[in-house]
Amino acid sequence: MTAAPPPRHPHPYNRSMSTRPIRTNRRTVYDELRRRVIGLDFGPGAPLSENELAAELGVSRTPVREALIMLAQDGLVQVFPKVGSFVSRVDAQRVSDAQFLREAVELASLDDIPADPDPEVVKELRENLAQQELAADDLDQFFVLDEQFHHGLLRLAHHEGTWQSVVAAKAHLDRARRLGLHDRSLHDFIVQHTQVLDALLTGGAEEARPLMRAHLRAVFDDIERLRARSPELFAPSVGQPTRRNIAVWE
Amino acid sequence: MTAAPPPRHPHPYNRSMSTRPIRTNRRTVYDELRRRVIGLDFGPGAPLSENELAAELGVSRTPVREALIMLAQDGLVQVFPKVGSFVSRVDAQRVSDAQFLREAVELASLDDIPADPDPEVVKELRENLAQQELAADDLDQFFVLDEQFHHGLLRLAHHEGTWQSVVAAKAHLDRARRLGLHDRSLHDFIVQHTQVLDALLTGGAEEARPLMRAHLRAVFDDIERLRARSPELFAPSVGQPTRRNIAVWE
DNA sequence: CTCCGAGTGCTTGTATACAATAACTGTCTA
DNA sequence: TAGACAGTTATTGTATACAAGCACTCGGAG
Repeated sequence: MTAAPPPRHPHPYNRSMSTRPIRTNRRTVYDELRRRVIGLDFGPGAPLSENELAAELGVSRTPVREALIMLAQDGLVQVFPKVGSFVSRVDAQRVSDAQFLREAVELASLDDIPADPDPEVVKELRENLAQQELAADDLDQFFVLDEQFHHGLLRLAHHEGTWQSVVAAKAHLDRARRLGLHDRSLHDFIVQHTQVLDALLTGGAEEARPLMRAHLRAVFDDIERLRARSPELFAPSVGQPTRRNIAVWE
Repeated sequence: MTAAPPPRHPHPYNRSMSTRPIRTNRRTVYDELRRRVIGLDFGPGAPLSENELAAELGVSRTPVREALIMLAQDGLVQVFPKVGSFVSRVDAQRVSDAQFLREAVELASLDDIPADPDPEVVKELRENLAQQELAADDLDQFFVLDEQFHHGLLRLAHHEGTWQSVVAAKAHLDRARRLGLHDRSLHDFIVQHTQVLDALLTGGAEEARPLMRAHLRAVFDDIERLRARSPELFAPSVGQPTRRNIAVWE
């Protein structure tokens, strides 16, 4: 085996307490593209040209390219070398796996929520639910509040670090949901959220777990129903890509 | 709300069945750097210079830089704009979260393993365990086999898609383990692996779950014991970085 | 009509030049 | 001595030029 030397480096992190949340163009482009992919502004399978995006966003290829690499790691974009980049298909297996991971993590986290949860976070969750009622017609805003709600539950369990994985999985679920959620009422989901929180605060994890499971399953069932109705939206992402047609108009 | 148009793109993916697993320099550099970070060739907090790495690996800054961006998304590297890139600290909270996610996913997956599991995968798992016995002294090889083993269990549950998240979490756990595993015997872990598989095949998920939980907890306990003994290795990654010293010799 | 092959224009991959900035070093000033 | 301040240098961020490769187009051979 390699010696695996235990190196020690003096002080890579230390003084200068000021937080500097520098916003690079790469980050801005990443956030924007991610929003468009999840919001279906860029549909599954849509071709993404680094040059076009760079021109549209007013930057060079470099930050666009780097943002695409990050999105590819999220599984939201597929890059085919020397061929092209495409928005990932909504793959049924991937959606199923995302659901599985989310369910496993969120249900397990309920067990780690202390009996005396952080009142500050609880207050935020209550306010969040109130806002959900007000935003029951706005799909975009609902998804924002939905993320904050589930994120808050993980914070209660002191497992905020897993949120990154959960939100990555949730991205695939949300994209699938949007494919068929145009006219559906969000009221049921909001009621489920309220039930979960109430059960958690009064009866603890034991009471909340079945309700949370039912809620997550309801989301998944929605997707499964859509898949049964419109299977073409869930085309498997097996095949190889082809370049987009070169032919121009004139 | 935005119209959220459901765009349809003709055929971004279709013909040409030949699989082309093109290996780019970016991918090669990513794999190599990831190996070095997890293998502690690059210790926690070590500075990573894009120029130095490019020179050493014989490529330009571009693939190195893109590989660092990918590693940053994995949480193994932290990039401070205009300051420098550093190997992430082994943060106790992050290790704990990784353990939590891994445990939640792997335990939940046991429930989804069919009573009649894929004999091909089972055969691979058996052979894997035999190899583990032979490699009980080679830490590097053990980690490879360990990954294959846990990956195989997820494949049995038909949740291979979650492996990416699990292996990302496992990376942080393994890095912490290596900090204090130099002389420890791996035999216990191999025995636990065998017990889990045997229990799964004879008694199903019910029998396997407590053994799997005990195994994962044993890994985590190892890390916690190390943290109690050498807390300086787990310095929190709060603070800001400083540039590495410019001073040259002459 | 069919097939084949060169040409062409797009794509991403890589290399490189330059810009912006952070932090250290030394000097100057009080 | 202490502190301010400008200079220096290394760092990453960004832009751009070029390389490599794929897929379509189109013309010609049979």
